[in-house]
Amino acid sequence: MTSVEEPARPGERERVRDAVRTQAEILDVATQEFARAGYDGARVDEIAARTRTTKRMIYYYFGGKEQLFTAVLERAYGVIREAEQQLDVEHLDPVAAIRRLAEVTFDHHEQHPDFIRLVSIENIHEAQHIAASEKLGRIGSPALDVIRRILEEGRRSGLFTAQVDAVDLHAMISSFCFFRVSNRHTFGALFGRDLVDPAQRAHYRTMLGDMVIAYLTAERAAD
Amino acid sequence: MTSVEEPARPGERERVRDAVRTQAEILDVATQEFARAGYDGARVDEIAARTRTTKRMIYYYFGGKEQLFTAVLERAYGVIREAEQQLDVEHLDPVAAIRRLAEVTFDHHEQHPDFIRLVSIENIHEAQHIAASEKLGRIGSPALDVIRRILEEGRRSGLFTAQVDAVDLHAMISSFCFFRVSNRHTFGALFGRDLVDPAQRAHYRTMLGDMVIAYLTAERAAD
DNA sequence: TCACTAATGTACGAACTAGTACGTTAGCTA
DNA sequence: TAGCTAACGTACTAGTTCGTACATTAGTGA
Repeated sequence: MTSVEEPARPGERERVRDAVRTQAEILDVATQEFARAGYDGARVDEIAARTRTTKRMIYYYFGGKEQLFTAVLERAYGVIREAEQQLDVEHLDPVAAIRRLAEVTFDHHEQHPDFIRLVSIENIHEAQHIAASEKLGRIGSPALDVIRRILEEGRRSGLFTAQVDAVDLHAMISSFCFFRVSNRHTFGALFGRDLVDPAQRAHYRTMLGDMVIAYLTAERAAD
Repeated sequence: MTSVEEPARPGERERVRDAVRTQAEILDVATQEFARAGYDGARVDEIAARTRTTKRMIYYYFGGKEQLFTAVLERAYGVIREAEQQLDVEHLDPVAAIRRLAEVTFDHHEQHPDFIRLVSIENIHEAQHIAASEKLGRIGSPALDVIRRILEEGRRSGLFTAQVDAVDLHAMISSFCFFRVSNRHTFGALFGRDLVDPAQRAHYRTMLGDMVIAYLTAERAAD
């Protein structure tokens, strides 16, 4: 997550009052605290205490706990969007492109466990904050357009047999990546296997790619 | 979830004091309340109010909010275990057996959204209640043994090419089933597609089966 | 039927928690 | 440099929430 450390914006000398920096600092700490404890478990006082400013400022800039959480989600999804816009796989052949896309998705989930937790938390609250956000409604995903084009190309060249839709394929890839991180604690406790064990990382990454490619290229019975 | 209605245990006339019934009623309501609001969002007073008994009894029988949540998880996992023990797929050929197992898993997730929510919530708390439970540590899953035997048979008969482990295959199947339910709200809000739309149920159920079978039967490059 | 205890209800308290009223000041601009 | 306002801090409150002290009774076994 983009964090605001001491030398906020180089060139400008550190001012005592800096609206942009204060807001960013609040968002940083709030992201951690909400991800750690959930919406109801998070404490506004605790967020304020871990900031260089006070609780007063949270209400001044964000209005309240609910809106703060919404702002946290907006920024978190913004980071994902940016990463997905860097996606550069369309110079590859369809099979390699999809595998690469799956791997990038896999890596991204692994690198952002806080984001995964925020999304889990938001689902417990039935996405009410996303619904309340102007920025996030039907935001979609840049990755989706990429998938759409690769699927198109793969079907035209006869490599892909499956009649999948881009959104469904995205769901399939995401579900594995997301579950591996989001459910690692219960899964580990019940089955004694750590899905995020670094030693198993390559194994699961390959497994995901194999699964998706096998699905897309399998000869299917007439349906 | 097993709910305790008026004619608790037939044959016995309804007593005013009934320890078994009171505890079961508390667990029923607590399951709903924790699943609805999360651990920190749930209110002990609210649980008590929706019961025929009082808050005093929750502390009398369970000790506290934490232990109540643990008891809720224990019972919820118990229900899953029972269902999995009914699993009867080993008379089928390996391909049909795995597909059937995937379908049963799919159906079970769909039918128990509260359980999915409880598991999501427990993951936010890093499975600390499962860790604290004597009943739940390394409980495993009856389905796992079934998967193990089917995989064995499938490999021996040459139908399955993939070198998967039963636990990993279980993770693969669960991830799709779980994500579809757990993340339906954010996914729906962002992509405008309801993963739990009844009209799409058969579609996703087939998709899961196709995916798993394609993975298990794909001709793999030497690895 | 009597006494004993598991089961239960009432009322309360201490600590917490989101949110705010009120006052102050840094830094920019005219 | 004077004045204005966005940015900020302190101290407080009203309402909530987990947990418990204390009193009571239904049902059971001797």
